[in-house]
Amino acid sequence: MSEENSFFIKVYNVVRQIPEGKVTSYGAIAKYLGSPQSSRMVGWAMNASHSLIDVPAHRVVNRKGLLTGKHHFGGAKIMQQLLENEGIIVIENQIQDFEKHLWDPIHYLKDF
DNA sequence: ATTCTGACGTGGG
DNA sequence: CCCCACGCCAGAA
Repeated sequence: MSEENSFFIKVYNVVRQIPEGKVTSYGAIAKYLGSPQSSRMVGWAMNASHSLIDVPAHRVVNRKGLLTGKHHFGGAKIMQQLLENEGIIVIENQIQDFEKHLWDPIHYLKDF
């Protein structure tokens, strides 16, 4: 299995499509990739995406809109700052109007 | 080889 | 709405 076809690479390619000011969830990505029960693997993939500067990992949160991965950004406030830079309001790790900012790949990337 | 641990999600109570 | 138990599966110890 080549690197290009690995699950991790597929995750990165989806994350790269998330527009500025939008967010999605680990589960939504897993479901879109055909493995609805592998949401934890999406989180694992993001953990390994640290060196990939073109993968906006801060736009991926859990299903409630909580910034569960903020501790992996070097600083506890980095993830929130990146999101607020894009116009997203975060209070106590919770994205406000989460559904309004939600970008579900299964809906926007049908042919991807 | 075996066990444990998650940047998760779902279902039941 | 909250809390808990379980399924998931790649890596690390």
